[in-house]
Amino acid sequence: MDYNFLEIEKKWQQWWAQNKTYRASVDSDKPKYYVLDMFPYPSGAGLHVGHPLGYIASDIFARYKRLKGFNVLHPMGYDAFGLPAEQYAIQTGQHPEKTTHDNVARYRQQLDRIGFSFDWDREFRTCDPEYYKWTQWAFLKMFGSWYDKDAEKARPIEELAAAFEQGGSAAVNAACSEGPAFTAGEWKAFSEKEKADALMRYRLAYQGESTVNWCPALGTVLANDEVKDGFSERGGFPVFQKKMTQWQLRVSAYAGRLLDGLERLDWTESLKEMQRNWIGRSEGAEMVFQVECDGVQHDVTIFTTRADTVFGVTFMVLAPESEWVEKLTSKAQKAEVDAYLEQVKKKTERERIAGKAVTGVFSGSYGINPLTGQKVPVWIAEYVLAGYGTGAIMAVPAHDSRDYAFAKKFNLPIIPLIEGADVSEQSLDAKEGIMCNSGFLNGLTVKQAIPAAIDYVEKHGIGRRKVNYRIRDAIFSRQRYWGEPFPIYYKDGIATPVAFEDLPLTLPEIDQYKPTEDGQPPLARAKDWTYKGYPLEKSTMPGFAGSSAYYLRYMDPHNGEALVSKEADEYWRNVDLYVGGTEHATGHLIYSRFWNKFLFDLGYVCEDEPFCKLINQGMIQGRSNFVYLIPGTNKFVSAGLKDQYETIPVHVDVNIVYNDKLDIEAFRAWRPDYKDAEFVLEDGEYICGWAIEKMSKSMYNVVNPDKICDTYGADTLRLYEMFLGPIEQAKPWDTKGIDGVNRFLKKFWRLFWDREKWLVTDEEPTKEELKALHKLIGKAQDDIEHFSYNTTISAFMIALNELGNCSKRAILEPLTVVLSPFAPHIAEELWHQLGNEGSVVYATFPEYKEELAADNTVNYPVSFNGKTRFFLEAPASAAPADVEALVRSHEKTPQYVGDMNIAKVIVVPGRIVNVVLKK
RNA sequence: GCGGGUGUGUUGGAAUUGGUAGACAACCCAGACUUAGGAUCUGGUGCCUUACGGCGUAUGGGUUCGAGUCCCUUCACCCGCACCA
Repeated sequence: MDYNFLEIEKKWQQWWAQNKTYRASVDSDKPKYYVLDMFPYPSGAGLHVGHPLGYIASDIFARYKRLKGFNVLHPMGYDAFGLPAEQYAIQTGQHPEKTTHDNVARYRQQLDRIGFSFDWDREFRTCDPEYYKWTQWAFLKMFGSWYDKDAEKARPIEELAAAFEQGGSAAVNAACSEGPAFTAGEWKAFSEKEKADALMRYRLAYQGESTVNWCPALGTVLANDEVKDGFSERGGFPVFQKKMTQWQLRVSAYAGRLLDGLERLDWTESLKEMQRNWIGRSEGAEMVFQVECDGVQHDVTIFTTRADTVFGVTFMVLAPESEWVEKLTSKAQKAEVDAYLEQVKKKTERERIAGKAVTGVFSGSYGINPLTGQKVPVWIAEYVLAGYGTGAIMAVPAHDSRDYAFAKKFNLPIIPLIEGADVSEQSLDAKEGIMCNSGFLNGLTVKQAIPAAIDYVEKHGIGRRKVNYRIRDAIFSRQRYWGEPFPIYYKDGIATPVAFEDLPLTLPEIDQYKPTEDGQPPLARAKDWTYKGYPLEKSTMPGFAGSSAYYLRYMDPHNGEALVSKEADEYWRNVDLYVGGTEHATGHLIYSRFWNKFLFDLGYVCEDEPFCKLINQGMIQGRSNFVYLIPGTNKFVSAGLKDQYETIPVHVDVNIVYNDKLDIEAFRAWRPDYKDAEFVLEDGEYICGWAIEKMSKSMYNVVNPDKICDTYGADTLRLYEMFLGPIEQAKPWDTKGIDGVNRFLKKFWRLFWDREKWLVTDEEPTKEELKALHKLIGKAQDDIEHFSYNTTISAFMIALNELGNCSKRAILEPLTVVLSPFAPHIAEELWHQLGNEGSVVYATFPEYKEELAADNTVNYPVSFNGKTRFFLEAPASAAPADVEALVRSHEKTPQYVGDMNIAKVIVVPGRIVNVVLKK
């Protein structure tokens, strides 16, 4: 019987499904291990070979952990709400649910062919009402909570209302939006609406006005991580800054904890660094500048990390979107300022970033430097951001390059504050040097001056120490149809939660999926989008809502009473190994951590961090092939000869190219206009050119895993994807080389079968055979723990070479078990052929015996002053002194060297001998 | 500009963490078996040299008995962030 992978793979996939081989249950006898993949968004294009890379890696680990005696949770599902299905729906009128359903079916079919050990009983989609009920529930919990900065945790909003009753807004130290302070008396006198408005500023899920990314082409707002270089990540449409009232999540309240939590996580340094940058902690000070505008005094607070440079302030700058702009624009300047604001408003985010042009306008008002009493002009300029700090800065052109550029452009004075600083050409931004022109700070180094200045400012009541974070609250509403509806209705204008018993609040049917003519979200088209007679919220939640707590739901996916039961949560706790791409570094991975920490604060989950270890699989790029067309003809030149002709490269489908050789017949059949193509061949063959590009349809370089499964089998695909190189590295897909791993499987098969004959014997293995086996077990165990699967596979090939055609059960049985995580189908077949009843999944990983793997002799390279002269065979057990004696007496140790000329002999046991000669 | 990373044969990549560089594969070459081969098996394959031998891990230097690995210089490429005050 030959290795018939098609038959074997089909057979065992069915068997696994029928027997529910991979079902996980709460089983407290065994230690748990939770392996999770970032679940896919099922796009219409289906899977290409790049997608399963991470799934294969995690599947190998899950299978390995099972063999090691762990109770493994390894689920899969779909992130099913999202823009592409909605865009498709707008174009075709097809319900996104239908598209999603079809795409999921296709994905499932493709995934099933690869032989993953997912527990499919736990599958769900984020668009299932039974699932999004818990997304809505979590939102309501956030709506009903505030963040206590003293206790550093979220608490129920009722406690806050009680505190206001007692002592007004001063009674708590809470994370909140800007707004007026109030006393207990004022609170009590508030109307219902005023109370609601006040509380809204404290809620963790709140409605508030802020500058948002508005994407007119998509008709929706976007979160910061959904905008790349001023364009929407999905679709690539321009994005504008706009002030709007939106639902938001107070992620910023958790900034400190999100940052500190990183220390305890086993993630790559680069990913942690990305999150650190995104959270963007900076220590500095807030300072109050008095500003006079048309005779009226205002206190304007600014944030700075360079309190030491306050003596060099020569002007102040407001962000165009800052609330101060209106109050600080003088009557005389109003026309000019308005013109400027209008001009800024028209620019896209992209233009603001790209256009490095220095722009600004004088507001007409003047501020007073609180330390020097000097009067400085207040400007408005787009280089200051409304969303960071206070939206107002003190400008120190001598020591900040942006302020410097601005001062140069508008002819503002520049005062150097550091001894010897030459600021005639550029500013000196570095935090080093000795202070001058700075009153009481003179003579201090910059590093001393910063705290000294802050101390001074605090003592004189001009300002205070302040830690600022760059991370903003997440904009949580989207003006779209295909997302979770907000369980919020408006009772007399007050946002009120839908009762828990009425969740899930399901999406209404509508006839068209685009926004209404007057710019309302699609849900405005629903016939009766009300609750208890009051209007419901019309926007829906963003994509990340559904993916923020899905890993918790897998622990207990069918629970109708809770997101996850206490029992399941306390058993599975959190994800031990999470595998996915880096593209989620500042999106999903931040939101999930935030969401989890929030649920942790409220006592719904027992771990404060969701993902212990995280591996980022590298992207698989495409390897495109080209043919070279002579323009104006139908003649193609082989790559080696193309320089002799005028040619243009044309992408050719990689599926009709083998090892860069074009299948000419297939090419002629590929497209009608190539039917009569002619070729200039080299050595009778047409050789294609190639390039590494993104894997995409338009480049004809998409390799479908189904095709690989058809021609080589799923086991070969799995093995090959892992053999390609380290998991975390980006690498091009190149089918060349897949024969190597395929040959390996065939060879492995032939150890058991010779055409019709079963070869396995019960003979005792020899020492050499045991050595080869145990070397492999040791190496495999080590490498798998470190996710170095490519070297594990190499070790397998070596073992096979060393074993020759050994067909002894005592060797083949453990070998099969070790292979099973990588190539589960062939392993399962052979495991049963060896006479085992249950699945190989329930086998135990063979015990590594070092003594069996060890060599009993060692071949020492002997070097003289670092140059290897000969090899010395010595017993492995020999002490360094014995080895040294052997070297000194060895016939190949040159006569002239002798004992007199040897300075010392260095013996590294089992490694090397170096004889150091006297100079 | 700031931060992180990488540089090894024709190619993908190994190297027990400072100890025989190029494992294991792909490609290519030769041979065997074959009607045939995108099947199987055997051998060869870093570079220079007929050989002896020499040279080789982006570059130049350093530490060491010994460096792909550690330190410094330069160069190249990749990724992330970027008016964050």
